[in-house]
Amino acid sequence: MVKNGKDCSTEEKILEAAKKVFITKGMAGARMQDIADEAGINKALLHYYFRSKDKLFETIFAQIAQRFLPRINDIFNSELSINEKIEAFCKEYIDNVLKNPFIPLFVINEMNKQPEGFVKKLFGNEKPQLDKFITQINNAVKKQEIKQVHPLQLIINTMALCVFPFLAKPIIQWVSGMNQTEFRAMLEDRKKSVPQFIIHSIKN
Amino acid sequence: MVKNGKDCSTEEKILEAAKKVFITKGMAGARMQDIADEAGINKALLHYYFRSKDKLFETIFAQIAQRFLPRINDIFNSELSINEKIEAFCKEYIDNVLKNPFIPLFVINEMNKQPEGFVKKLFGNEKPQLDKFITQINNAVKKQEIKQVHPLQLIINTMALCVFPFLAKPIIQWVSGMNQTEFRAMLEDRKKSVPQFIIHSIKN
DNA sequence: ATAATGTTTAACCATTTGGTTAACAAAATT
DNA sequence: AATTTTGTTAACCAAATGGTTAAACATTAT
Repeated sequence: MVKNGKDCSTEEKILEAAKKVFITKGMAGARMQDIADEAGINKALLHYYFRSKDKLFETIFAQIAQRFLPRINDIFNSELSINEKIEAFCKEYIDNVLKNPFIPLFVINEMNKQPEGFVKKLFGNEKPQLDKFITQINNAVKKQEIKQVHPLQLIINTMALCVFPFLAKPIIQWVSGMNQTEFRAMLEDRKKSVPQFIIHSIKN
Repeated sequence: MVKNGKDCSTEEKILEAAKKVFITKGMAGARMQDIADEAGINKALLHYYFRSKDKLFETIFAQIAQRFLPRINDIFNSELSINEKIEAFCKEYIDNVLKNPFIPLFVINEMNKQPEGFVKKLFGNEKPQLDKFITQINNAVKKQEIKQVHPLQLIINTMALCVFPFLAKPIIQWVSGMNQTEFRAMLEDRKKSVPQFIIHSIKN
């Protein structure tokens, strides 16, 4: 069968549709029929390409995990300075999530529903390598280059500041009255303002 | 009927059970049977006390909203200084959520599923009153008491730092290897460390 | 005692939902 | 051109699920 150019293969259409529906309604709330409709195909085709709802879900999830995590790991393992790492992380993270804004909610959700299974699936049984970054921070603290700060707390804070706007988008938009474009602009801005915020708070 | 002391009325048992199940499985994933089992009663009793799944959900949600929001509003409308407000907010917020750790996920979730309806239900059609706090910040910026900072961004950052650990608990625990007690201690600590973090980052 | 009211249960029902089947269409292979 | 393989669909099925009903049980009022 000749693939029709761009949004070609049924498989891709399904994956795109499934992503959309899964994030909108959650894994449990998503209906195979919804996904089929969204993809503009018959429901049985879903089962032809991906045997079950769970398989479909897993496929999408695997894609996400493999796309996101290595680049983050690379940054923390690089030879950059603390400040540079924070800047690189925020840029990389926000950039990536801007392309797939549904991921944070998706991950947080499944994470909380299947704590053991999902976390292991996400990280493939080996934890993210933060050792280098952690010792880097501890050293900087000793040398009094930065304030006394627990490395893990710094990492949590950095993550928090990057992810939260994506999770809380509806509230933020409603409270602030931002439209889509303005909201996106704000996120763009945060690629720079968040690292600044963090760096200010730890610098001596 | 004489209520049997503490975990008495069936109604309360249902509400407790429903909270637990709703947060664990999400609104869509929660099964009435699960809730009934968790409460140790018959499924039909759920419908006797709360007519439908939606009603039950709404009841729980209303409880939460009414308990949380006013106190936050009070803080931002008070005569405290910026730093004091940030400190008060973080303490109040983390304290409250420590009592009901499931709320953030719950809110974020429903928020994203029913953007219009839920946000309005949560805030009862009137946005939180941030005006006073915002002008307070703008004034401080003018007087160069604090760094140039967009008030909304500051609020978002504060929220982010308070909520995120609750949302990401499973990952954090897994990555850091903290047990329940240690995790709770960390949250206790953040009641003080988060305000410090924020205040450091904005002070001139 | 008994009626009336409130609480709880088992059995049941209609609908929804993930998944299957068999038939049909379109490519690819021979 | 014939046939095998791949892609697609409509109709169907069994299980799960939210919700109902009628009857049993308990509690209080008469």
